Amino acid sequence: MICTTNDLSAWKDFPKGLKVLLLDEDSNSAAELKSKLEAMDYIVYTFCNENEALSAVSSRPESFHVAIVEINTNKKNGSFKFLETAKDLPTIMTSNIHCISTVMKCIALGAVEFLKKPLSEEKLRNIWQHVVRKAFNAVGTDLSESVKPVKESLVSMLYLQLENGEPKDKDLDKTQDASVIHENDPEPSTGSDKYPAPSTPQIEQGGRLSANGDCQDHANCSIEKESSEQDGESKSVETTSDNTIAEVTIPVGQPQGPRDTMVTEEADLVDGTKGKSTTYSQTENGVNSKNSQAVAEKPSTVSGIHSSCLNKANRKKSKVDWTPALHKKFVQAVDQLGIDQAIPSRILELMKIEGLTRHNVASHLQKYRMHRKHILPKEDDRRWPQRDQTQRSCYPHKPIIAFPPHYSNHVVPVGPLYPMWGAPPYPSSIQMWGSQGYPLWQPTESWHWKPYPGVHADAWGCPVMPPPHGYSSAFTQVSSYQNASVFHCSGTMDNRSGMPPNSVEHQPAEEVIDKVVKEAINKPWLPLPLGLKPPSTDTVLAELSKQGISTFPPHIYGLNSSCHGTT
DNA sequence: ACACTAATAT
DNA sequence: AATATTAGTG
Repeated sequence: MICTTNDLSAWKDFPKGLKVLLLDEDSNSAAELKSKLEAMDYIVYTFCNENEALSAVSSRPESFHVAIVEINTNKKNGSFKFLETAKDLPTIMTSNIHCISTVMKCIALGAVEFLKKPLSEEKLRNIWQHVVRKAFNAVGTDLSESVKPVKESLVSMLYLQLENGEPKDKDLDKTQDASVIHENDPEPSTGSDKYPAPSTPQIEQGGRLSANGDCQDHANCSIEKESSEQDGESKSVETTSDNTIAEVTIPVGQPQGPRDTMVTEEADLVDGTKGKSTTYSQTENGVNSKNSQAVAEKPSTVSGIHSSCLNKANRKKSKVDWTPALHKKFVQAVDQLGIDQAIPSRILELMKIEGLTRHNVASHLQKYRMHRKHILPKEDDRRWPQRDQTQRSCYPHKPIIAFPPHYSNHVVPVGPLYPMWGAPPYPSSIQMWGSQGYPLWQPTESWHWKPYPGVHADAWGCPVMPPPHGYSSAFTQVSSYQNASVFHCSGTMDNRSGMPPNSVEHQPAEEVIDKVVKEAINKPWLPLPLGLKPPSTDTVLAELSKQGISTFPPHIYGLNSSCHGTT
């Protein structure tokens, strides 16, 4: 039975009542399976040979939503026959045998999934998704536009009713739907029930994003390689921020993982207009990216459906989504290079994001600089010396106060910064600093670009002025230095900017700060320069940890009694 | 060829 | 609003 989205949206306790055709010639195994399925409130019709099953399907197709077919060495052909014949029915194969060629063949013949026995409840529980998928696919191809809202509402239902099916415009027409849905969908798609069976392994890969657990840190970003106007092939990549590249194509059937990927794509519509669809967005643990945040409180369970059902594949042009994680990478790259050397191409290299283009980076850099230029001087516009001329991009920025995106109270020593919070908003930043991830409490929408009201720092500028080697995160301590007479301490101070070396109340040149801070960080055993008070160890450790340094030389701990041993 | 900025387009 | 793109400049 071809389930339509209408059916689904009207389906009360979906997926309860899902009608499952079970074809298994081994009555024991069939019975066992049946009871498991029934435990989930599925309705099971058991058959022990394909002919019976097929005749049932043809005579009363409405009686089955999905089929589970056991395939074994003896009766492969029967199973294949079923597959070939019952193309309208999403069919899941299951078997003890697991040789790739058999799996392949099943998939090629239109099976929606191949599950290895034994079939756990977990494996069985979600078989309904194939029904849903099929319904969606059908929407794209052969249903009228009026279906759109239905689809929406269905989606919303699936999303844990978070989003109410406000009909999103009709301009997303079938063409788009269709194209969005197929492409590298491993499943046979196409509403009209013809399963264009994937015949090659390549085809089978790819639609699912996934992998999980591994990403302890950043989000990934799918990016498309820019290409000439409308056709150039584009490449979609998914990368982890740990400088590792994860392939986008992942074997079928894996569950979604806590990644964070987003791509915005545009699809050409029939009428020539363009429609935009935000592709997928997964969250990394707890860190919500826009979409997922909008989707549900429980992104972990829902986002998968969300993303994979709605839109995958079909890429054309895409925008880079500068997720916090990606941005962080960017910032770190800028850091590492030093502000002076931070030019698009180098940043690009450092970021190691496959598919990211220099243009992307340049664009982002432009924005980044603008941001700094505009935000920073605001609160502290004292004559910021144009730094040395070798570099034209000497945008005025306040080098020293660079806030990590967490607005840690540690970092903000100045003035009445939290008008709305009498006290620092967050108890201790250690925990979140400890993990590379972004804290849950972070207002994801805004952290990125906008500082909290009252906070005069630049959210953008996570670590901004890193020492060329060593860690980039001097900022934590720096802020406490900023009013101190730091500069004279650095023998190598850069005076080209015209900054009086001893000017106590003025900000030092960036290099100076760098040096001093680096010095302080790298040689904690040395006395701090005059006027410096030691940063709290907490801050230091937290920051180091944030930077991925989890082991510290013992002496660090001795530095400051306030160490809580957070590592 | 690249980087930068500003303006503009999507 | 965030990015991309483009144009002009160095």
